[in-house]
Amino acid sequence: MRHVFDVHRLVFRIGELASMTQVSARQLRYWEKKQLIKSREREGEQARVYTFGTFVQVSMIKYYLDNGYTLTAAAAKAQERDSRAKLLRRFIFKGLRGFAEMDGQVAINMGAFDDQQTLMALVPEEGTVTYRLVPNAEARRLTQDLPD
DNA sequence: GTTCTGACA
DNA sequence: TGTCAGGA
Repeated sequence: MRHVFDVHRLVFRIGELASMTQVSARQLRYWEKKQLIKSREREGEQARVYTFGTFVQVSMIKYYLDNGYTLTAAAAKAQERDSRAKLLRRFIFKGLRGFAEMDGQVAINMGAFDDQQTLMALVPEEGTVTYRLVPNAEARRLTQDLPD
């Protein structure tokens, strides 16, 4: 059933994307010419192919457009939001992968604090979460990656 | 049937 | 941005 959740398999043609997002095919082509979005060409085809990521991007631009932003501003807003989402995703991903045990408690490796130290979050079964800075080498030693 | 580029009564 | 032409 994993294949059902593989977003890489979710690709669309311009007509599909247009009806999904309420953005006209004319607009999609125009936005692409203005470098606001991208489409990848299908081998041997001349028809555009859009990824799921582009669907999300177009949806965000459409949203800001409907809320009064100009096309350029809407695209900038969407890009900004996408950047923050990627940061958050990276943070969560690293957090989920970096479990460790410290003082008998579960700790989450929250990534490098600076050049030498790593921020660890100690999460007790109950009560307040506390934080501790440990040398990078120790953090690496304590942290065990979870299987994919 | 769908998509593509270019053009504008 | 819509829409139509003329091809693919």
